[in-house]
Amino acid sequence: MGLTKTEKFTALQNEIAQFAKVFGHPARVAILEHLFKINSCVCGDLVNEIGLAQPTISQHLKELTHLDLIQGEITGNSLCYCINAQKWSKMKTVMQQFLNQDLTAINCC
Amino acid sequence: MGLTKTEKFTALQNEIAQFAKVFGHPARVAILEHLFKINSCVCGDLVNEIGLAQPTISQHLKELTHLDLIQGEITGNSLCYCINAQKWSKMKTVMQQFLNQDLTAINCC
DNA sequence: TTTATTAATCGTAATATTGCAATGTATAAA
DNA sequence: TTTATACATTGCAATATTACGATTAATAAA
Repeated sequence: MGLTKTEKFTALQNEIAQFAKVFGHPARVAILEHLFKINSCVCGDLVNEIGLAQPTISQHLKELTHLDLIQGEITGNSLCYCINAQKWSKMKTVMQQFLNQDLTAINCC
Repeated sequence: MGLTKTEKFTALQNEIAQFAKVFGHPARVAILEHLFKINSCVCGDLVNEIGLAQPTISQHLKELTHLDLIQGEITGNSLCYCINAQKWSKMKTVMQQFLNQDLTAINCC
C-alpha cells in the first residue's frame, strides 16, 4: 500500500511523525544546520554547501517550507531562506515532550 | 534514484536523520508512547492497541529494534518489548542538540 | 502427541521518496 | 532589448516504505 494510515493515530502522534519525517533526511538536517550557522539568512549557496543538484536542494527546501520551519524571501534575483524561529520553537516543544518521556519507570523484562 | 547520498553528509547528520526517520511514522510514535505508558514492558497487545495488522506492527518493531531503541525478550510463547533506556538517553542527547540550536541569532530577511 | 497461540518472515501490491536532466520563469546586468 | 543568473517546476528512473495475506517457527496447553 505504501500509504500511512494516519486515521489510526492521534493528531499529536501524526504531528510528531510529520516533524520527525522532515528531519529524516541528512540533506534537510544539513540545510537547517547551515541556516543556523549563517545566523543571518542565506540563500542558494546551499547547493554548493551541500553538494546535491539544484533541483534536489530546491525540493528539500520546499518540504521544509511546507512545514513552515523555514521561509524564503526574494531579494534581487536570488532567494533568501531562513529559519522561522517561532515555528521552530513550537516544533521543539512538541518534539521535546516526546523525547522527554519518563524513563525512570522503565523496568525492562 | 530513491537512494539517499549519505556520503555527502557528516556522521552526525546521518545519525540525526536516522533517528528522526524512525520517528517519522505515527505507528512507531504510538508504539513508543505505549511502551512508555505501560511502564513495565509489554508485548503483542500492541497490535490491538494500534490497530494495524500483526505483520505491520512486527515490521515497525523491527525498525525500532534495529536502532536499539527497544529490545524484545521471549517470555513463554509471547515476546516482551520495552524501551532501551540507555539508548533512548543517548538518542535524546543527539536530537536535543539538534533541536536546541541557537535561535537568538536568527535575523530573518 | 495434537492443537492453539504468538509473533517473525516472505512475497507482493500500492505508494512515497530521492535525485537529476531538462525546462520554465523572473530578475539583474550588459 | 539581449544575455546571464538564480531558482522553481516538470518528468522520469531507481529505490524505499507501508501494509497485509499467507506461511513458518516455536512454545503452551490440551
